[in-house]
Amino acid sequence: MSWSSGLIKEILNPNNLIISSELGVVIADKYPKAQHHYLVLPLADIPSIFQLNRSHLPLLEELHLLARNVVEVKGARWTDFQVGFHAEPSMQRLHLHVISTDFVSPTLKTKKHWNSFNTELFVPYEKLFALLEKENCFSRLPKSLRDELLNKPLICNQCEFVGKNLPTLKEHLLQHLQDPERTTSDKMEKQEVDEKAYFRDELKRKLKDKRNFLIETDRAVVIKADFPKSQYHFRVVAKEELRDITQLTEEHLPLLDHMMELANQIIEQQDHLESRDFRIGFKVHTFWNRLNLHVLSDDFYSMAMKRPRHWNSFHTELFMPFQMVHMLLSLQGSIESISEEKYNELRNQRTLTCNQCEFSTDLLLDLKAHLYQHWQRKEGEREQKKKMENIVRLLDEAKLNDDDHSVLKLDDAATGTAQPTPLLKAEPETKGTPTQNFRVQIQHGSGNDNLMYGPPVNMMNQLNPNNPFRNTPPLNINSLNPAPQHRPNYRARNPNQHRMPGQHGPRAPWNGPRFPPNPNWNPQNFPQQGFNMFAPGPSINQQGPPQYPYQPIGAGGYGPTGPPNSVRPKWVQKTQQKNNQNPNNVEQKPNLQNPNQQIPHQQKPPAQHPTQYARSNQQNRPYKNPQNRQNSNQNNNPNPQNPQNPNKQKYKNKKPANPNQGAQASQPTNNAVPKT
DNA sequence: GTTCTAGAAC
DNA sequence: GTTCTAGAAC
Repeated sequence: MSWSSGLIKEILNPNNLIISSELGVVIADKYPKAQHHYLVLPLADIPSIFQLNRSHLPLLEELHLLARNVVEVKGARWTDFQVGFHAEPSMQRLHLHVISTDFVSPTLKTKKHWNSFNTELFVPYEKLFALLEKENCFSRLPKSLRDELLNKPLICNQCEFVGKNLPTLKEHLLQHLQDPERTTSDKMEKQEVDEKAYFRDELKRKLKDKRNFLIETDRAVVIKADFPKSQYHFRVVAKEELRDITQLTEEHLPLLDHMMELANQIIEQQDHLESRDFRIGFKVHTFWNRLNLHVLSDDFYSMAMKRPRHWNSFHTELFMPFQMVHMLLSLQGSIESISEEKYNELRNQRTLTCNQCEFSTDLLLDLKAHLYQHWQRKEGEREQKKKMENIVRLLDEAKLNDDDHSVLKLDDAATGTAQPTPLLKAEPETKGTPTQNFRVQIQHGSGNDNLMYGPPVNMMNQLNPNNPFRNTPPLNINSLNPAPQHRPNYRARNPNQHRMPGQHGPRAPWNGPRFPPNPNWNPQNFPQQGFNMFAPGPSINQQGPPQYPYQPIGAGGYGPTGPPNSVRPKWVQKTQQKNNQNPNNVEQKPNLQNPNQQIPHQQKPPAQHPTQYARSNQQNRPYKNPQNRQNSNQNNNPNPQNPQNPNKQKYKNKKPANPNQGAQASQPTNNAVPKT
């Protein structure tokens, strides 16, 4: 039967190999049954699954590693794949299927195709591994069972749906692929709800840790917003058990007054912006289970502004200014909640209008670039103003004290080297505070200096997670900066890593293998080194898409120098800063308080060519001993000895020109395998 | 493994 | 009439 040796012919052609190692190769399935479908084959001549025994376990690990690598090379998510063998293979040469679970493909044509992947006719890798370990062989299924499995109804692999025939099932599978959110299984939805419920109480938890407090009184505290939507973004959080403004009554008016007082306090504690530059108000429909008053600067220039709904939550009726809340409570004694329908309409509103001019757009990224220009202009104006004030002050001093030194100081003022004003002024005691327990936490030398001199919310530091543009390099902005298809810094996501529901895309582990560069990748698609995000962009009213600000990482390490003489928050890096402020710590473990934060990539030399993957070196071989393998099965981490380094690979420098040589290289393993 | 096609199912 | 499946041929 010549057709059944088709795979052996396939792997003899080096052009067919996606990746290879000394022991195995990966090719694409010629008739893929899903969007991704690859076959991992040993170079050793093992006809099928029925010839395997315990001695093959290391080989199987190698094949599994290749499976992981090919998923990574293809830029897909490991969790979207099923990996295993057919219990009833029809092609010669053992082959491990690596197939994405969408099963959307024109070459999926028969019931047999479906059931051979979605019944016990499919033997997952782990199952076979355990079986071989226990029984030292894998036996052919009885014909009756085989026929029964082949004739099973067409049950969807993602929900309860049963197709009346294959075309019906295929149509259904396509819907899953096109609209994964709508068809998310109940289980996933439930999980998501549960996780949200936990985060809803985050503000309550914050109230238990005084280190979070910028200001504390007996009735409320001021904290920084975890996901600041502006350069400065604080929350005044009530200590009382109140969920939101709909629970307020007239009796709470004194509390509101008090919260407003704290809002003013925190605004006064910075002298970068005027108090008129701040917005103070409540979210009408808030996520958090605790009444909190937003105090935020009106630039809305922030990395955390990631979704249109973030914008809309501050720029529609969903945001109620403090005065309005106060007035409604005074007049009618309560505030009605907003209907779910209205809430969804407002939060998903697509037209985003700038809060500072007439500009409007459907695209949040355009708005962000636009806001950046407002911010840049205002920063310039503030700087000019400060400089002028400085000059006037020095002139006054010069009049009083007519000596040469004053002239020198004048020069300093003009070049911006004069002493910077501390950002947050210490206010040891606030005059006339109504509440007895009121105290201001931020004091010189109180151990909170990092809060005082550190920028309150955002800083223009590429390494800082709060930098508005730090994790929005132009990779996703096709219209402005076409991205290379394969991102050279990409690393496969560790399936065990914590991931928020609904968060898309892979989250790379720190030092796993990267996939090698795409030969078609053109480095010119990336912004040039030295691109200055502070260079003056086109004017706001100018036609055409705005230039997206971008600062390459590594140029100077601490971000842009800013417009000449700008007075923006200077960040004094402290070793004791919290994780979400310390770039050296964030990469060690995911920051649960800020799960969306991205972590800077570390550069590592990539492999040279997709086909040049090699098996991992012995030190880092997964499942090196049975104990490790057992642990690893529990947490699905192939390298339990080194959890930071789950998939470390040694890339081969050159691959055999002829795969047969590779087969010979693997001879020892081959010899170790008694053929049956 | 796929392709082809007769005949069942609709 | 068309669509779909299952078995034979490769």
